Amino acid sequence: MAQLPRLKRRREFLTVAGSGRKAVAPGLILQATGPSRGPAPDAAAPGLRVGFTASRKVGNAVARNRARRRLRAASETVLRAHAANGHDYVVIARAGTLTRPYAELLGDLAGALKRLSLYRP
RNA sequence: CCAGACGGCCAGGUGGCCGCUCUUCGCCGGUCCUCGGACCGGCGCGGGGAGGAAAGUCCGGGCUCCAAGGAGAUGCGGUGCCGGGUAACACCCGGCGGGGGCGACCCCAGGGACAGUGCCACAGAAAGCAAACCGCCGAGGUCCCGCAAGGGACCGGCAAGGGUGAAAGGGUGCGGUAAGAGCGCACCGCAUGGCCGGCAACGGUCAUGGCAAGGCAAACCCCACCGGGAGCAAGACCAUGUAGGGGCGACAGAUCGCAGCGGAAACGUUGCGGUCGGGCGGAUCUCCACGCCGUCGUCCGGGUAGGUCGCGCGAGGCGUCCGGCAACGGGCGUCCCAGAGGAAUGGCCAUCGCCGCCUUCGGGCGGCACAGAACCCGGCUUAUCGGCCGUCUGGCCUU
Repeated sequence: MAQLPRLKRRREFLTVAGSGRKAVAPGLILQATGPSRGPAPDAAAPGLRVGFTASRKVGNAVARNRARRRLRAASETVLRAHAANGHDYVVIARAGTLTRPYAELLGDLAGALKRLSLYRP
């Protein structure tokens, strides 16, 4: 099974951030596009897409890379299984992303989905 | 054994589950097709996949474009003991000189101050030409006192001692002197000349001089040598889109030939062609060579950042032999060893190792540096837990 499709353009990240749906957890921040966003831009592939952000607040380049990799690994398991289709997601790293135990990081992501009412059991 | 100096190396190990990226080969599907294949996508087996600094972007190159090549001058920037290494360097190696350490060793922006200009703050009497604040002297001259010995004042002599300073016109010692002074002498330093050693920087030695010549060139400067600019968002191709622009201003010369027209002719005018010019093009100028052509200046308008290549066989790694004190060079053998593009090189678990804390001595908890390739090499600089190996120095103990 191929990797989840990724957001790649700065414009796409800004669209997700501008839709205003956000959930904060100790290990991460989750943003998602709204449900009433009209028809999907690519109707042939209406699945979910995901992007990752690690700002300089997380640390130097090594720390940012490691945070992004942990979030990517967590998203592959949680979002693939439980995230609602037809939305774009952006996962933002925080200072706690590096020190949070991995099991709790998975829980943070699942809890954030539930709070945005995008959890798919 | 302790303390230390120098050089080299490693950068936590192993196993399991799940992934990413590039790729040899095989299979499947699609497109093109000169039916041999090429390209695209998917799957499978196998292989590769961050660093010693990948960092800072401080030097030196390769490569690419700028049409861009030569000579000279000017300007700007850089380098600066000598010899060697190298593609090259501001790097490296070996020397020299100076300084530090008992020593192994370490450090040094190390050309020129009689080519010129300039500066030397504060303090101090005086800062580059000599000068005399506190002082020292009373030999010489004049005067005074005294019978005399002698004493005193002034003219004056001195720069040893004190004091200021980063620096005060060699240092130490002896002689000398009224006190002093290279005034004389010895040693050291310095300068000049000769000889010897060395490729050289430089060193040694002898003679002479008798101290004059201060420092700053990371002040301008002088001398020698080196250097065109911009950078992989370089640049090339494909696709798509837009445009092969528009406005305003200035200038479009001279001469010759031919032809047409006007003219009696001189000549005027139009066209074509030639020559000389003109303008633009490197940091500037001159000359040569070359390219472009209505030129120059200014303002306005419009569009794009998708894909492929560049993009890794290289001043390459490892081993070995030879030359060299060494940096390094040469021969032979062997290996192919990251190539992303919101950006792969990982996520999680277990266990071992090391460190710290706690402990009921079973163990438990936490941590494991600095740090992430982006066109590629050679250096420099900076950051860095811990450990290993080798050579050497100074001590202590034992024999």
